[in-house]
Amino acid sequence: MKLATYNVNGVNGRLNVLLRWLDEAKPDIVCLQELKAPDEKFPRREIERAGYGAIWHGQKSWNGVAILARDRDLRETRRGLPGDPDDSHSRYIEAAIDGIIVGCLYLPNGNPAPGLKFDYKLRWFERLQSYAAELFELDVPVALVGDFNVMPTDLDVYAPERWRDDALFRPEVRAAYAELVAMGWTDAIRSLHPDERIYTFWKYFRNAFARDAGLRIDHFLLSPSLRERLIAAGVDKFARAWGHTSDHAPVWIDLDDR
DNA sequence: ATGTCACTACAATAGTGA
Repeated sequence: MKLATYNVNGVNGRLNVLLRWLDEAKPDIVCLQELKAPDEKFPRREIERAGYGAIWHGQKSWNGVAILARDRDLRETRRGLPGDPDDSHSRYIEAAIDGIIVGCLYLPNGNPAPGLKFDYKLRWFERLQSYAAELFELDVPVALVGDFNVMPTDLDVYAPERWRDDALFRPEVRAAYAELVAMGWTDAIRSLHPDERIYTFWKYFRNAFARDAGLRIDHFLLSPSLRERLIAAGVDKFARAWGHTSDHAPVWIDLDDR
């Protein structure tokens, strides 16, 4: 079973890119981030025509997350991360699919740092840690998937020194990610490719993709029982090379069918 | 500091978030 994540950077503006990638990559489950569309403008018909059922949590202009599934029941188990009833951003949606809990998340960017946005990012990360601990206790297969907006280590940044003060790489944020992983989660991509430079995002600026000046910020965290089923992982860089494409590439893992 | 996108609105350019 192929589980993928894709920050589409506008689900309507990039609809052709998304549909082309679905057709070529044929993932079974997809977590989408940055829909940048309210619920009523989610392109449900086009996605259904491509063979996918979907749940989504949209918002005007910014954020927005969705989960797609092909030939599988998709039962929504949560929308919105617990811990702050005043949080109005659409950044978390979760479903039970094929006996797996899939949590699709879009962690705040947090720039500029320091500042209110960075504080919000750290608070959001704390809430994610608390909720992830709850999920972990359930002892069921769980995948926390999406755009975490954090590069875990120097190996995940083309030029670490230039990113030290950025909200995606500051020590507090890397520490929060490390604490989360240390609860017992497995960073799927890194576990299969411990020494490889793997990027999932390249800025639009300065020809970053052609120079491979990238960042690894889209991640899969697997609970212990899912980790055992992990077969392969990769980045669909070919989709980042297309015209009018997202600044992220789709990322995927292959899980043994049970 | 720069660069490039998408989306939005007291809309045909300027803001904003990334």
